[in-house]
Amino acid sequence: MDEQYLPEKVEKDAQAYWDKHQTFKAVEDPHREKFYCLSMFPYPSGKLHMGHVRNYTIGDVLTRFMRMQGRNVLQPMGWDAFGLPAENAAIANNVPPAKWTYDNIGYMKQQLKSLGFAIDWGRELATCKPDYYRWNQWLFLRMLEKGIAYKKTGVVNWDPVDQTVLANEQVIDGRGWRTGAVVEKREIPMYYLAITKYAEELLADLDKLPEWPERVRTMQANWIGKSTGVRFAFPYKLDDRDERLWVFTTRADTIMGVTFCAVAAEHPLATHAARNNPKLAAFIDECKHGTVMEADLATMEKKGMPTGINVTHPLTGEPVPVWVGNYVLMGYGEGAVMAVPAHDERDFHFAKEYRLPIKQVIQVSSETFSTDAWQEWYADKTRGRCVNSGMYDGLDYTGAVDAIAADLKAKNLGDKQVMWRLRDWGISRQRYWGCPIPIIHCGRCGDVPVPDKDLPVVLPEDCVPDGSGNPLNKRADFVNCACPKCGQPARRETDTMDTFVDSSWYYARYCCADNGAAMVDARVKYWMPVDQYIGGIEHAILHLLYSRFWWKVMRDTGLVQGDEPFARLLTQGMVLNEIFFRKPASGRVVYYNPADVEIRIDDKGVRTGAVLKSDGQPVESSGIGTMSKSKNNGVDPQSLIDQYGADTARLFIMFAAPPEMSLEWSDEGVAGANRFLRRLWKLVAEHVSAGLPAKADFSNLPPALRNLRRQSHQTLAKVTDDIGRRRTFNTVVASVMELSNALSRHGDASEQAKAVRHESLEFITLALAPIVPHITHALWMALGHREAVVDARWPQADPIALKQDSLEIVVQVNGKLRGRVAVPVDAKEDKVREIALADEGVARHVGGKAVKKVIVVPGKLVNIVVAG
RNA sequence: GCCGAAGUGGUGAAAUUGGUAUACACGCUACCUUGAGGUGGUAGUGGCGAAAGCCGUGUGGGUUCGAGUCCCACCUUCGGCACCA
Repeated sequence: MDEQYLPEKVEKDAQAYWDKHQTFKAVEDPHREKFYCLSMFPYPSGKLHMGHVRNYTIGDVLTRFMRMQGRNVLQPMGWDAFGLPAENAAIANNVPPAKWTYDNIGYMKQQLKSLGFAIDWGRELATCKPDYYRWNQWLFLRMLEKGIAYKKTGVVNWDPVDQTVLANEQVIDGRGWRTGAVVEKREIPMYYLAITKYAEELLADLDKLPEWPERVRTMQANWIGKSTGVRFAFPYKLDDRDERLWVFTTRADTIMGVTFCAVAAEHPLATHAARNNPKLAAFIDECKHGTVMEADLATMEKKGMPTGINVTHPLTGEPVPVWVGNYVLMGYGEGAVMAVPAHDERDFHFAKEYRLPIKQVIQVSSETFSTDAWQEWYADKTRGRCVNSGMYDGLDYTGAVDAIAADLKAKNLGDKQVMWRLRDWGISRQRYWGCPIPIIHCGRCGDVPVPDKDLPVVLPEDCVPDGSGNPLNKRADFVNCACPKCGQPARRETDTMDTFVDSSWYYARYCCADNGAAMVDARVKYWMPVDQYIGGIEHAILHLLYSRFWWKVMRDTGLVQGDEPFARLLTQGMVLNEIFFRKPASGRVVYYNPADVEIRIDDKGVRTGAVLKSDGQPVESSGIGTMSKSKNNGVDPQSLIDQYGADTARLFIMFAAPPEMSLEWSDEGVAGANRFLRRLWKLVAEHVSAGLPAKADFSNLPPALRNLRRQSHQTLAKVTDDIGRRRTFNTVVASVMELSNALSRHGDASEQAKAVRHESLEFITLALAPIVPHITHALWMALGHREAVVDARWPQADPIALKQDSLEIVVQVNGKLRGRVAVPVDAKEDKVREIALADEGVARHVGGKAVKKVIVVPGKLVNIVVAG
């Protein structure tokens, strides 16, 4: 064994061993319990970032741990390879997205290998390859047959200068990122997937996911947003025709307080009213400015304009004016709302702004209503009763909703209805670098699905986008085709699919990535569901919801079994770093990488300032943020691996924070992690050089060695629980460090001590094996083993070693810590109380006062409550 | 705006079921060691106080023998909001 820890050599050796023995090749074996550990696959953006390293290290630790527990593990890897950044790179560098993507994959794959992840590379896939995305197309066609996929218009961001559709990300402060033109909303035809047909099941099945974080289930439930309300109509006449303005409300109890209605700018009623009203037409036009982003719509100034059209209140028969409101969404509900200013905060402010009447119809006793200012209770449906509502006066929320719904139903003007916040999934993208939608447009036959035998519709890989629309439109060889039905010349659809489609089923494809004849096969039944899925919290809603939906569609198509694809979910936190900048008197803010900044501290270690290393002048800090190019605060994992090795990188990331929390970067922390590995190496090297112990006999240990051995086994028990159940890897590292510190302090050179130390070092090596697999590979061999640590079994703590004779109990007086006493492990409550009260320090604090109560918590503490 | 989290020493954090607040690590201080280049080691390190002791987990209330943990209100920061992935 080398005296010094040489990470480069150690890591090369271990990786060569795994390669040679094909250690991570996963083979289906019905006789063994499987463990499918999946990390979210990376987008091949160029090089790995720290978030990737964190994600895949967490997955790797669990994979290796489960492997040592005897499970048949699968940890695959692939590439989420379609997407916008490839097109941006194409525009910037004039390279085809395909070449850029494949180059990045090559580089990042080599980086992943250098980190020593236990990946079965035989199952690698890339979503931009036809053998993958043909099955997107194939299942899309099945969805068309089932009526789950359908076509309708949708609203997109439109750049009027580039004449192109913009992603939300490409809109900056309401303007196109390249042209600076004010973005407009535009309606275009698109394909949708009817995820709302699965809304009920997607909501209910959250209960089948007890191993998902509570917050993710809550967010999904709120996103799906089931609400029961009343859908009803305001009748009106239009050119002597009888029409109805339909609305939906969850507050039908306030229907008698309706003083106006508001419709979206795109609503047919608005369009009709604008025909002879230039001012209204101009307003509707103005509403088209801006983006389709929900956050923008929710925070913008609420504006409106009357249409001049009145509708009739369905219960009172009174005329109700209709307004156009820029805050009403055409895509949600009916594109029209009833407005009750007295009991809806947004309506209240709108009515004040435009001097519309406010009519109170709910009263909470003991409160006073005033139109001067909004008060919380106006919208409180739990405490209010109806007033000024005729026959509904005195009813509470449910009573009023029931009565009003019944009356509307009797008039054939409405009824109760379940409403979802969830909207159908628009998958059409007017972009090149994605999976082609398999449709052919024929002048005679309309939209014709591409027959299965013609799949895949292959995307040409040599296009170079220039930012002005989809280059596929200019590719005659792609666009021009024959109609599959009538054989006449036709046009191929050039829209591609949302990349969320690609990532909605890749987990299933890993099970059978080599199958060229079918989307999935029997191997999926063995591996699925994923036992542990790991990825960023930012995917808590969209990706996970789409995947759950897609899986259910596959199930209903007879392709797979089971209701949910991911049994257990771990959402990792973000990786953060400090942000340094200078703001010159004129010009733009300049950001400096933390590696180029020196922190100044005083002699207590408290920070006094920061200067740039190159010029010694101060820089400002704007706190901590996620690592990003724009803030120039990224740390390149490669430099870390080059400097310290993969194990140090892995150890620091696992140690710095629990996986679900955000992780703050620290160069000193990395150095500390490396220091620990060097100390551990030295500890083992010294132990080994003294000669390995003979067969261990632990039956007659002196107390000091018994205590040390107990600590070893306690550590093992804790570490097993921390990885296996709690998934808190930071505390795993901490307790192993504690044990290693205890070993260093023990100078005993006896044969017995050697044996205890040997056992402890084996535990430490095994416990760390999932986290730092390379160094432990070397240490395990040095400790005298023939088999590799990766194939070793996870040990079990020995109950005899764990046994203790006495316990330390904390004694409190009035809740304050006043003493510690030792009690026998089997002492009864009375005995514990007696020992506690007899303690000298405790007696001093009781000070002869009357003892009112004594609380004994077995094995923990005694609290003596005294008077005064 | 809406939905979901987080906030504990100088710093990252620990405290698992309401029961010893600050484990482990970083930083800092002192001393020792080594011929300076990611040295190694020993001791100390929440605040105030001479001490006894008191105070202390974002802020303000509350429940409890006992609250970092539970309840109410608020502040700040972060994630998501349907075309970034």
